[in-house]
Amino acid sequence: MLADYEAVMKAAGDRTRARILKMLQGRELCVCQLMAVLRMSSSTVSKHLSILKMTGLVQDRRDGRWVYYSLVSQTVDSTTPSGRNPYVGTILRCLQDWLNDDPAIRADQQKLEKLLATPVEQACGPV
Amino acid sequence: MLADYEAVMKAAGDRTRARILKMLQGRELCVCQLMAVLRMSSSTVSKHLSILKMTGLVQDRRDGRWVYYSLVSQTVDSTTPSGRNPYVGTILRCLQDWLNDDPAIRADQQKLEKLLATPVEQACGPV
DNA sequence: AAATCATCTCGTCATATAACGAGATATCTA
DNA sequence: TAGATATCTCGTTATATGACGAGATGATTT
Repeated sequence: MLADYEAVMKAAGDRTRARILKMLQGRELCVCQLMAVLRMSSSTVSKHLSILKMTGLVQDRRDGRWVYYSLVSQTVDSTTPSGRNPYVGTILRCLQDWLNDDPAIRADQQKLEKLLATPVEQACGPV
Repeated sequence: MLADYEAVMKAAGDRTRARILKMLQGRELCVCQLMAVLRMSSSTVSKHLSILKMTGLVQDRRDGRWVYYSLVSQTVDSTTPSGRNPYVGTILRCLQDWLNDDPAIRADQQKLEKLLATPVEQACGPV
């Protein structure tokens, strides 16, 4: 449906959300970790994540006080939930290859690696 | 680059521009033909086309008083012009498969076929 | 050259979107 | 239970976007 298509393209087409999707490749992250790298307020990051979630690009899971976000699982047969957005899989697969040598994305990855060197309990305060 | 990515996703992610891109599959069309199917003003259609062109998704060619738009040629080696947007090809290829059974897109195709039955000289007035 | 036609550009308006802070909610810790 | 922490929701503000009409531009026809 056009509406599904539009939703995915707009959700993934925003600069900040693209950065989030790239950071989520291969790992799950909590909101505070994303905040630290993006240097944006919790409300802003939360809003972006809710858009990505509503579109079906990411999923979340609560662990104590943290909510972890991850890319939606890419099952080969698209028979996952009943009404999965049919464009999600393709776009996520594209993003795997895309933007890997973009300077901003690279910078995010670097910050992220540093951040991931320490456990969440400590990491979620300073950079 | 993130900017190129964003540009393509936003250009292709708009409902009206998606309709245009789907109509351009396999044929070139002039602005007035698109106007007739979309039922939108010339200024609106022209603006959408200029966005698609700037992004590199479509190209134009003037023939007399008509300007014909077509999807940018999908050369396999992406060595076409120097600075081609690297995301254009993939998205256009995706769109080939996507939206084919969307009701709005189908309706556009039907209107278009009727329109194409008559030459441009006549067709560009009524529906 | 004047009239006509197709398209583009510009300014305007209404709506959508992104960012934020303040406050609500949920969970853990003391 | 009280306090601290992480996240979410809501309202506000600034900017971006889509649609339009009016007028400019470029080409054809008379």
